[in-house]
Amino acid sequence: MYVTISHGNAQPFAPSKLAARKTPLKTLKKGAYLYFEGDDVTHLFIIETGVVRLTRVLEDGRRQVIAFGYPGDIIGFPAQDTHHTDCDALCDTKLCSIPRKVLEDSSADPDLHSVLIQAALQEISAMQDHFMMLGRKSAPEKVASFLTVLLERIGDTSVEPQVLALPMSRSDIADFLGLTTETVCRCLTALRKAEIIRIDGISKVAVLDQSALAQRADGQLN
Amino acid sequence: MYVTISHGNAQPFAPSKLAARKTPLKTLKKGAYLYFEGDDVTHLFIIETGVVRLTRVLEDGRRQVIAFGYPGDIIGFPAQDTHHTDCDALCDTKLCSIPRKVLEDSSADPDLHSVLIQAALQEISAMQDHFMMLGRKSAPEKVASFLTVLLERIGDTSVEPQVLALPMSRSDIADFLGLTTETVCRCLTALRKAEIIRIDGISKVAVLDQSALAQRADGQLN
DNA sequence: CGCTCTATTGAACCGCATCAACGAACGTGG
DNA sequence: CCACGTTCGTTGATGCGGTTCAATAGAGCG
Repeated sequence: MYVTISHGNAQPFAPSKLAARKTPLKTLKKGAYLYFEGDDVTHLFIIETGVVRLTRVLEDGRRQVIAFGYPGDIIGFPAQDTHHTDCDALCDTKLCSIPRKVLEDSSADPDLHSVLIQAALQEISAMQDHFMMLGRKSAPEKVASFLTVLLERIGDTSVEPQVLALPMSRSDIADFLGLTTETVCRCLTALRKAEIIRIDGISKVAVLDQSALAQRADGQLN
Repeated sequence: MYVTISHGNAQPFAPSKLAARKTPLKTLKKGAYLYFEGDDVTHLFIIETGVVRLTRVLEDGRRQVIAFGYPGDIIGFPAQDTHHTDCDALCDTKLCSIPRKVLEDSSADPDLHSVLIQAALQEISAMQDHFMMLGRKSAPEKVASFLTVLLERIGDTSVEPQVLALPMSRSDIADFLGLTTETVCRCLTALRKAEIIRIDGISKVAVLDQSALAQRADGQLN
């Protein structure tokens, strides 16, 4: 599942199930591209480790980050045979590649086919949540939502306070939320000053008060 | 395909193919609901005639129109067994219902199964386009984009100028684009004053200059 | 015909973008 | 290893686009 403002009861797809099939494992260095907008879709990919970024740009340079892909996420669903986003790695990343025909021809590998369909449906649902965030939430709500979703998705519940790694830059977050880097910074600073988060260097955030964060994500205060 | 800012080479799915199967035809009066958020998903639906509206609301009443469904569109894709939007009819509407299991069990009806998967993939692609619009376009660009997409989707190319029916209210358009009704009005008025459109009553717009409209949709001039 | 709801237009405000300056982190070459 | 340059992050000041509030006009319906 992609990083969006979903309500959390989704599970990543067991990598083991795929590892057992010995699907080819692909490695992507930080900054390397997996595909570009317009490329033919030959494979789908399941992320094993690392984080990727899916982006789309307008001619005038405006950019939208469509999604961040985390381990367990399936990326590269085709429409009309070509990729409609660019995809690159935010850190070193390993992926399993799955021939596209598995998605479209259920007889090739019925179990995997069914997993892919479930992933696509999850994706639609998650994107619907993201619409609400992009269209109807304020900047502070967006940033709080982003951290909340990330926490649900990759938070480590065994430690307190929970620490989030942010492999993406501030401008990636901004382009994901429809904001500017300055606004993202200011919203993070506000959360820090309210002692809801602690900022441990550029790419690490500790969540000190998860329920306060969740409240701000839904606009229940400020 | 849903009404989003896609780049137009998608085709609706031939209703004939389904009519031939004599799938049950359901009728929905204007204003009637097809399902609510939280309902169990038992069927998917293909729209034969009419227009439906998919919406989601926050507790505080903020609303996002996720999509408008036009003839040929397939709606009701499940994630985790329940609907995540409300769906109601903007005018009298007829739909074919398809048992959900056709989507998930390819053996029941392989051809239809494959049609549904293609529809879901289209949907993902169209939603990605919509992200760019919600996150990165100005109000005038959003309104121009909306009209442009509607024109590609349902425009009647046999008449000149092309006339668009708008069965949805201004606030539906606003909630689809992440704006207010006032802003939608002002943007429409601006297009009218620029003689790009003509407003023929509340629910009809004639597009006088399609290329000027397309340019504004991409921000190439005011 | 009158009531209600939606659309339109105007005026004022505000949230976020923009512009600008500074600081921190990082990589490179000496 | 340090000096330097470059990129990224943070903070402040200002402006503007779109919201909010308010009033009027128009459409739909009993």
